[in-house]
Amino acid sequence: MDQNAPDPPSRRPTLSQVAKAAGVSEITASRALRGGSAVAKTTRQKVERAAQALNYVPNRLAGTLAGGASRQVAVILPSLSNIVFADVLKGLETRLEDDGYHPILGISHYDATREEHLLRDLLSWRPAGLVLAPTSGNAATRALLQAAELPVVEVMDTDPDAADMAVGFSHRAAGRAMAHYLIGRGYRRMAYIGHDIATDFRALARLDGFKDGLTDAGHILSDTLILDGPSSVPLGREGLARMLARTTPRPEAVFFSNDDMAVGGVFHCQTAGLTLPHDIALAGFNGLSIGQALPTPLTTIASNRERIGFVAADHILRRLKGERPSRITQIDFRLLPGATA
Amino acid sequence: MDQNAPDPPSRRPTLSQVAKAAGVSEITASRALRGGSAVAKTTRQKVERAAQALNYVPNRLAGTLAGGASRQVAVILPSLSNIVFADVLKGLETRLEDDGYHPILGISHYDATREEHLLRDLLSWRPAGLVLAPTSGNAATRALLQAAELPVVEVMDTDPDAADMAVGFSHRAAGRAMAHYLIGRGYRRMAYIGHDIATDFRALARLDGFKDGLTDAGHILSDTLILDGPSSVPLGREGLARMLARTTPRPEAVFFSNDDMAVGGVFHCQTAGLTLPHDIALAGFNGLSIGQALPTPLTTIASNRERIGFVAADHILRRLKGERPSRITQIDFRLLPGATA
DNA sequence: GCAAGTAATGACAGCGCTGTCAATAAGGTT
DNA sequence: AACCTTATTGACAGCGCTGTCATTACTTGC
Repeated sequence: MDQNAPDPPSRRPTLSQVAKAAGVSEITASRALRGGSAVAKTTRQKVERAAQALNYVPNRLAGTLAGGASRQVAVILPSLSNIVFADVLKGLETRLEDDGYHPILGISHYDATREEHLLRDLLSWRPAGLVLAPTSGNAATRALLQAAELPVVEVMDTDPDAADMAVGFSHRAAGRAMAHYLIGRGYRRMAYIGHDIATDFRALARLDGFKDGLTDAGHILSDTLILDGPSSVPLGREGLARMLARTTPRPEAVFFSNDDMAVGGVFHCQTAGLTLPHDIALAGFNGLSIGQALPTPLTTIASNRERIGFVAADHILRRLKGERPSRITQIDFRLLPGATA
Repeated sequence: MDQNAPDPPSRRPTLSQVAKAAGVSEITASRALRGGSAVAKTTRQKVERAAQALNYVPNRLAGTLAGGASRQVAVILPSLSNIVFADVLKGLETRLEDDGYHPILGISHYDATREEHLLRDLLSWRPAGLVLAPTSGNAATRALLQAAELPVVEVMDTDPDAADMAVGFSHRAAGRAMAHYLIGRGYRRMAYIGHDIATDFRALARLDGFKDGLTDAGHILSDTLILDGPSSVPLGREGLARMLARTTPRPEAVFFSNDDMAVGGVFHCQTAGLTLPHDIALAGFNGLSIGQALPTPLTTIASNRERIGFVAADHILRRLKGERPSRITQIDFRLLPGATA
């Protein structure tokens, strides 16, 4: 260590320095800068001026440790490659920011082990709440959540076994709704094309619901193709190409695991000279703007991701104010009849 | 529990409790659980068992306050509606997580005031570093950055005036590259269609570069249409429709502010029966997979967003280890000649 | 003028953890 | 046996802030 370093390398000004500069005690400075409680107007101004002059930035680590509430909310999402979770995050951030809260982010990559690790890690920051789109029914994660003693919202689904609160919709019901719609349109020989389903259990729930819906009407899924890797437009395009190449007669309608995949399917049809929905009908899931801007707007189900995030954040915040928002909150999906099915 | 115990309602176990349970001092427990320094193997195991039994979760607020480094990195992005920034965030998170760091997120919505406010707010958490995609040359923000005394990376651009480090590419050069490419392909009467440019100054820089490129070759931009609101596929579609409706003869080539907008343009052409690139040529920016999966792959410029985020995080981390990564880091863009121009 | 009440301010302790330095135990050397 | 290392552990202080309760200043009523 350098002996004669007189200047502690310009540490950040502390509240105590602000107080000294303003000629008041530390605690008075604290009250002047924070809460509205019992500080004379002139005192407050003195303190504020001092803080400004020193370019004081409060240290919330200390503040939170000393007793305040954290104002950080842990957020764990499975992915950011898909705009879907970015939308959720956007909704979350928007609501949190209103109240001066911030998300601390973790991405689980659809991996339960990673999710659990993230959870521990994020919890160590003592966040005021936790929002997560669970990756699976991981028991260890569940236990941690139960023990965590903080408001928790599980988003994107409405699992009745949610540890605390849930905001989303039933993917099973969504899949079923699409089946009913397509049946109502007269399609019979129906197929499904999906992405790596082992990890995305919500997509799997939609598939199950879709099958249920077909079964309700006495039909069955004529073909299923699951491709490796995360969903994407190219993957959907490849999927439809492969399915049509291997199966005769071709299915009358294809339900894709989501809009990205379905748009890929539409592109394949454009390339292959297939007319939608005459030659083949396609449907997606999510209601992304890209699908709606197609020359033939995509038949799909609109999920209100941003709202899910917003409401989830709102639930956390309300819980922190002592209110008791409902345990399970449905954010309705809506079938968008397009021109592709 | 004992009746008149001072036991507060099940507080989280602290290190001190773990230490007591393990029969060692607090500091020894700390060392056993954290760093590798000088703890006997048996002691470590005792402590680990005690921690496990109590379900101990460390409190990093206390740890950081007491002297550790924060392991949180503040991240400020202008938007999450566009996949572009979600990609950057993904790259950031991926690299940070490797070292046990987490992003605290703020979204500026392209608003300089909000950006400054966020900056103060996030700084109050005493993050170990800061990554931001600046919204403008806000002076107050700049001053805060200069004074912040922590590693700062400005991403998405290579501003030579960056407060500390910058990781990205020159949007001006990208725009110019596209101009040169289109000129080389023989197009002369060229137009530009963009989204709300007042806020997105990087898109503006691309436009400027595009103009420069035209000027280099003795040409000028024949038409410019700027639409209100954030970029999107529908907006691009609307933009091209409006431009073609109002201008005769139609431009030979149109450069869009980004791929979302350009894909909208492609969709308009499909609807209007215009053949690409024979009737009109279109080009975008970003190299999104959606554009590449089109029946006519979009001519565009690939920007490596995820890598930008990754490298930015890496720079922060390396700085924290005492290394000195280069001030300005170019992440090359690459022109993707598609079938639309 | 004095008791009683309210407003404003401060002293003190402590949140949970880690850095520093000292103390002790264990092992090796001559 | 006296001395020196090295390995392991602990005591203490304090990071920057806020909750609690005590103190002081200032009004007001009679």
